[in-house]
Amino acid sequence: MATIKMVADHAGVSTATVSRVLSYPERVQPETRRKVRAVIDALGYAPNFAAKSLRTLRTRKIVVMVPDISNPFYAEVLRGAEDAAQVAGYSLLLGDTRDMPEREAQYADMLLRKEADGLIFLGHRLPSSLTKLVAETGFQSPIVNACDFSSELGVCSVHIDNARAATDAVQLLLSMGHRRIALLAGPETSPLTRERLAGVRHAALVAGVADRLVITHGDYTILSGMALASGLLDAETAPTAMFCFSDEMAIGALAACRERGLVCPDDISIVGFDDVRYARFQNPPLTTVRQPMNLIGVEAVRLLLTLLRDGGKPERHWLTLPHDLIVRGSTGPAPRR
Amino acid sequence: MATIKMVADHAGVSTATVSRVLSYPERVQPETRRKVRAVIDALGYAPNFAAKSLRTLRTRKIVVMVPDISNPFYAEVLRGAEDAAQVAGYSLLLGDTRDMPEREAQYADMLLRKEADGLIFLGHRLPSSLTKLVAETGFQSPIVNACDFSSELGVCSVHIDNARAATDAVQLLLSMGHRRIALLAGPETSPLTRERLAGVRHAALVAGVADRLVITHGDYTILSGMALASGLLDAETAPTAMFCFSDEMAIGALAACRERGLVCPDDISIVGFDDVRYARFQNPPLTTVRQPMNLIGVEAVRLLLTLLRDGGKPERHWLTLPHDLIVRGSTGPAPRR
DNA sequence: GCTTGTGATGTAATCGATAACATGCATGGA
DNA sequence: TCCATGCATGTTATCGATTACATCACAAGC
Repeated sequence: MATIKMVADHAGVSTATVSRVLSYPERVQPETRRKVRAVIDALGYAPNFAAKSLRTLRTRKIVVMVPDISNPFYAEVLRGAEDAAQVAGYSLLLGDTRDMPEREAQYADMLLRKEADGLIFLGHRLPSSLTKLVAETGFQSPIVNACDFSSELGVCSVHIDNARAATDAVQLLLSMGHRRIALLAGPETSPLTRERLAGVRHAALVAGVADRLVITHGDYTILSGMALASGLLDAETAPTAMFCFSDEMAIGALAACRERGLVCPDDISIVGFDDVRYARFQNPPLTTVRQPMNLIGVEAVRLLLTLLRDGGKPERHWLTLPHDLIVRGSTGPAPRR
Repeated sequence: MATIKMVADHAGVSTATVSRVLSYPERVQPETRRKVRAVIDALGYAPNFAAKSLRTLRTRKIVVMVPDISNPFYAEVLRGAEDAAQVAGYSLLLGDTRDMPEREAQYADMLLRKEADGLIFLGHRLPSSLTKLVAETGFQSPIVNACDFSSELGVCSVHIDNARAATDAVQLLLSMGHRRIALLAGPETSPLTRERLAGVRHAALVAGVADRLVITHGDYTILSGMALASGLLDAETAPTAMFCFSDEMAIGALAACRERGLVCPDDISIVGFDDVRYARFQNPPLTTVRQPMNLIGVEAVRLLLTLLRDGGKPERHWLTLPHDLIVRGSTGPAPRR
């Protein structure tokens, strides 16, 4: 494989000149430039990344930690992030953590090894190996949380107003006459879940039905949605509406209803969360709270890049993006009993 | 940030000893080892990746190029790849190409810059910057194709028997009495599409209905499935069955049918391809050809790792994995006309 | 007592680029 | 004519690890 020295020798110049041709072409005589370029092409030379990175102390890489890349919500966020990174000359290191702390730690270490310049994480756990770094540099740390934010983390973050979004969804159900509403929420430990539950309770309190809420916790997957919905439907007093904290869980809930011969939305209304692209292709099409998934990824990268531009202090430590309640066919008036 | 020199100084040893403590602990006196480890912990030292990589000429990174990460088929393959890579101590660089040649070229260049040790690509174009490399090293090149294989590429590959899989699907439809079968195929230029079409034609020829096949080409997305299906359904003689080359297109086709008040499978049968996790949660559940998505990713990484172990010649240049026809509710007997 | 072998550790070259600083040459103004 | 200036290019230290080789101490064998 060609090195800068080989190029320099063949072109009869010094390595510095070759380096300049690539980084600051205007500082090199056109004649020399042409000659060097010709050699570069002939040898198929490409600057060694490790050497460059060692010298400049920058990698132009970003680790993105997601709990599960096969979940289209995360995949969409990732896609937005990839777009924004690509434009800025950065590339992404994929960290599919499967929600396992040891994997999270492993990917977080890439920051310490200077294997990447920054880290974006979707999820609520900040690996402990980074707490030292965060303690020292605070909001200046090259770390951005997306979606599942809690102020205790002490890092920048990009998310929607989860409380408000949940309130919106519950208000829709209330306006349709539903009083017995079940929640298929996320993991109890997640700040995001807590935020949404607060929003739900707020709406329910105002309507005076807070004591009739039934709260269950799942892990956002289709299967957990099916299981939770099955439990709820088989209980003595089944809910007339289910608000699921992910579209995947809503898809599982729909399946559970179908299994029992229940017709959605006549017998039961279902609301999802995220608006992944399969939501509107469910039968009936799923009512859901849309999150701007691509934008979340794009803005997370933008925020991180601001932090990376040395001394770059962002205007704000967090960014709240707009959500949108999309009403489709899976919600309807509460059935009379 | 701590360097190996700082650790060495604090521990009162040489840098070589520190390096040995990390790489070959058994070659260091237990006493010294303990002392060095203590300093490492105290300083939070982690070996600089660029320096290590420059010295060893290995990065333990693999670029994975996919046309669209938000497509769950690719996401699942990626997940399998991530798993296998992680176990072997490798990490993945995400290359979402959006099917754009210039992006493919950009990610392929990472190989030349030694930014990654190997490349896995899903798609059928091998970027031209790599043709030189492939010409020189042939099947030894650290490059593996997944899914969309053509022998002209001259690189290793992992895929299912696409011709056979397509034959299986068409035979199912034929056995149910369908004679007017439409195809929602992939891009014409893709070898994978050609393979599957060959399989389709084979089955149709045997049954004597080859001349009644209607072939359309899409890009695997839901929207293109909808558009193609709409065109077919609005034609004078609509098909009684549609075989889609991706589940996404099948989901779009289902939506197009619903729009027109057609009941699947009574009025029309639909077969997908891939068996992404949304397939069985369609209404009706989708009959489809299952590809072992995770396994494809796992085996692609395994094959690549074999190539990377220097001089490692794999037993075979390609690996054919099993597919499976999953019959669900979206297929039924052909309607009498 | 001397040689040889072995194990623990140190010294220093090396990987391949970048960039600060040095050099040398041409130009222009006094 | 001389010197200051600026431009093109070269020289070399540096980034932070790994590792071949050198060194040293000590034990075993003759």
